[in-house]
Amino acid sequence: MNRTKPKYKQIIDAAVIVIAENGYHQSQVSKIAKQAGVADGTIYLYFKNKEDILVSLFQEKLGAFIETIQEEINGKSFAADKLLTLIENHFSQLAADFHLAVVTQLELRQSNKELRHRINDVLKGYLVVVDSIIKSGIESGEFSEELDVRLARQMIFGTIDETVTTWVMNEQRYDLVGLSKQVHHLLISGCGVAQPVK
Amino acid sequence: MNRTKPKYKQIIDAAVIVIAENGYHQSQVSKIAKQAGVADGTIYLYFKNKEDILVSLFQEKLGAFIETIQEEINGKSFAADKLLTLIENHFSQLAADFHLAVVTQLELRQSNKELRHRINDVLKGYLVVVDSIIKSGIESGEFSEELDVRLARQMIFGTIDETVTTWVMNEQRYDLVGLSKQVHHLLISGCGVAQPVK
Amino acid sequence: MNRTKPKYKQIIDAAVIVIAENGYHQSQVSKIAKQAGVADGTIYLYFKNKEDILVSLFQEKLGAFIETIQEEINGKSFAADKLLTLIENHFSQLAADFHLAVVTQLELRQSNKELRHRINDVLKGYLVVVDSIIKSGIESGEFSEELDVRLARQMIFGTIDETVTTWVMNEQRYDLVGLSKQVHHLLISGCGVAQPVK
Amino acid sequence: MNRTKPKYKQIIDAAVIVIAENGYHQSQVSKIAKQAGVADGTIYLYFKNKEDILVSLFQEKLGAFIETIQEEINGKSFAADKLLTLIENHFSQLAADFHLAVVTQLELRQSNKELRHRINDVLKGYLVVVDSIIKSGIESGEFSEELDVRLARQMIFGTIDETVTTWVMNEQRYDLVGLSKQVHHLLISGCGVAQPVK
DNA sequence: TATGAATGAGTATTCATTCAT
DNA sequence: GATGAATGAATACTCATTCAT
Repeated sequence: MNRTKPKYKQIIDAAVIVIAENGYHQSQVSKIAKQAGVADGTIYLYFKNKEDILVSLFQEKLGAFIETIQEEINGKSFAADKLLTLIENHFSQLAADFHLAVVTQLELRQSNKELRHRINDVLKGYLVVVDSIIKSGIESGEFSEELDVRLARQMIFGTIDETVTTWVMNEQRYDLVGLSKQVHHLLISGCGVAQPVK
Repeated sequence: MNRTKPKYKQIIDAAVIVIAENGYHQSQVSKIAKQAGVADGTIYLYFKNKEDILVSLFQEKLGAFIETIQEEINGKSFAADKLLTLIENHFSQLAADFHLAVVTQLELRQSNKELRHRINDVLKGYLVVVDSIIKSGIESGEFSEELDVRLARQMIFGTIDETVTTWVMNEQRYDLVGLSKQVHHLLISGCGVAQPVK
Repeated sequence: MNRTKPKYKQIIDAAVIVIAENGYHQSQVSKIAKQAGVADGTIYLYFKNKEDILVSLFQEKLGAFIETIQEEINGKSFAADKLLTLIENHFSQLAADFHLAVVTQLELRQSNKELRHRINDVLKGYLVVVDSIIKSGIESGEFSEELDVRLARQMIFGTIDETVTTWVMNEQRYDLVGLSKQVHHLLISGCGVAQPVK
Repeated sequence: MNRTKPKYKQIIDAAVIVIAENGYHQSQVSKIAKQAGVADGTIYLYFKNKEDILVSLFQEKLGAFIETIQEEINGKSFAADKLLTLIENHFSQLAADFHLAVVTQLELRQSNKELRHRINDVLKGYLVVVDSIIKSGIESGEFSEELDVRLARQMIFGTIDETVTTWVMNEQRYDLVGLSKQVHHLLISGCGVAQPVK
């Protein structure tokens, strides 16, 4: 299958670099091909069209991303620990590959509605992990039993995503991973001062 | 000044409709001009270029948006009330103008990096309001004194924004405004079960 | 309407020259635009696409072609005279515009099936004229009353067309118009030696 | 020599099918190779390039075509009989292989000027047969001694060719072979009513 | 002010052909 | 001989912007 051949990954990695450095709209197929060290036409032996490079890129990268997170999470018993692991991993993986961070936080969102929906489908794999953490927290009694899973997921993902995007737009002028514990505490306890259990 | 003339607003309103209905990439200047009932060239008497329409659109709409919110907030004493007011207003204003919601949550984000930075600058006006709520909460003792304002702002904005985007992508199949209280509670108390004050 | 504007004819005339000199497949839109003295984009203000240039070209030219022939024919009483007039006019009009002859006999036929059908529809206007001559000949008793109109039309058009094509492929090395009388005689009397009426 | 090896004919037959079914411009080398059951590169062991497939195809098919006709003609004494034999054979051979008819009447003509000249050279073998019939008719006194051989040939070939093309474009909705006698009569006697020999 | 005809830069994709195996 | 992965040249069309009226 094409997806296992070396040139497939070679082109995807080239795309990440080219898009991060030039922006989505200035990333011509010929530029990606040149960076990958292949001919323009070769791209089309591995991808249906230019859009397909983007969706595949996101699939590949997010797949590895989720796998790494899932493995780490599996070792944790408490939902709170799982959440911290998720945040730390999310932050550290993107901090370790700034090109990828730029692509996922800024460039990939410039796609049209149809492509956006395809990307959203891929993203669902990540949201499933978030949901499973929330549910395990509710079951174990760590999280409020009145929690709406969808809303909680939106808070967790929205907060993490916004934090990374701000960091990227500020050109990584501060330590992202170092924010993990604080973000984790915010998500668990919110802004308010803790109230006594009635 | 141009910004007060009727055609200025006429073109901006036309742009909102055209972009919401056709998507960002299918919203040619000529289409916006037609919708506004002016000639293509007339656009350029009021806007420097196409990008300028978008930034101006966001400025105009967000300006009114913030103004409305600010007025409501001024009547509240508690930070928690202010935050609930912010959320309710944010949700209700976008729920009342779905065209605008589509444009701000989906279409405007398809812009390139440079335009994104200009739009972010405009957005700062909104974030200032969020910051002031957080600070007032910390001062009044309602919010934790250890709160990092930037992170708290990212959680609040990230959560609200993600909630609206999800609602838009689900084609408004549920009541957005009705989620306000739950979202508010999440932001104040987080996912965790409240702990007794030591 | 666009078809009456000067640039419409200007582009069509440019297309005839460019296609005759470079061949259909080497006649890029940019080349036609340059020859017409307009920008590439201007072409698309007058024609839907490249194919549309060809069909319009054929329509315009054949329209004038038929009109000229029809006028001359109207002055003739005998079908035989009408047929001679048709042949002479057909030959002389193409002999007078070799570029057009090359385009109609060679280049226009390189089109795909769909375009070919559109061109054939235009050609029907010419075949109607041929048919009317045949029918008037049958009515007047000049032509055999057993004549199958469709077959006779195919002989007349096939012979004229083949004669012109051969002349074009031989690069006009002989006088085409001078062949009119002989071709006319062939079409009227065939190859055979005239037989006495029984 | 390559031309006698089985794959040579195999590729040509594949080309006829592919071109008839997909049209000239949609008949990629890879498609022909697939139909022939060989690899793309194998095509180039038997043909210089894509054009060469077409010219060879026409040579092979026309060669057999002419041979069949010539054999039948040899048995006839009168030129008129020879002509009828030619027409009947021409029609029946193409009616028996509609794929081939589509290719020769429509698809092969979409070629560029240079290829057209090469195809015309091949066609000369057929025109030689027509010429020989005409000349024998003149010699035997069956045909007018004033006949211009080239013009007569153009009428005969033009009429036959136009008749077949019309039949193909009408998707063989009527019996082509059944037209032979009428076409033959037209070519011998023309449209006019026969005149008494003076 | 307002118009809208004209401009022309910019790019994804196909497919005949090659050549290392 | 046979393969098929890789090549890379080549081109129609769109649309933001201008400027003569």
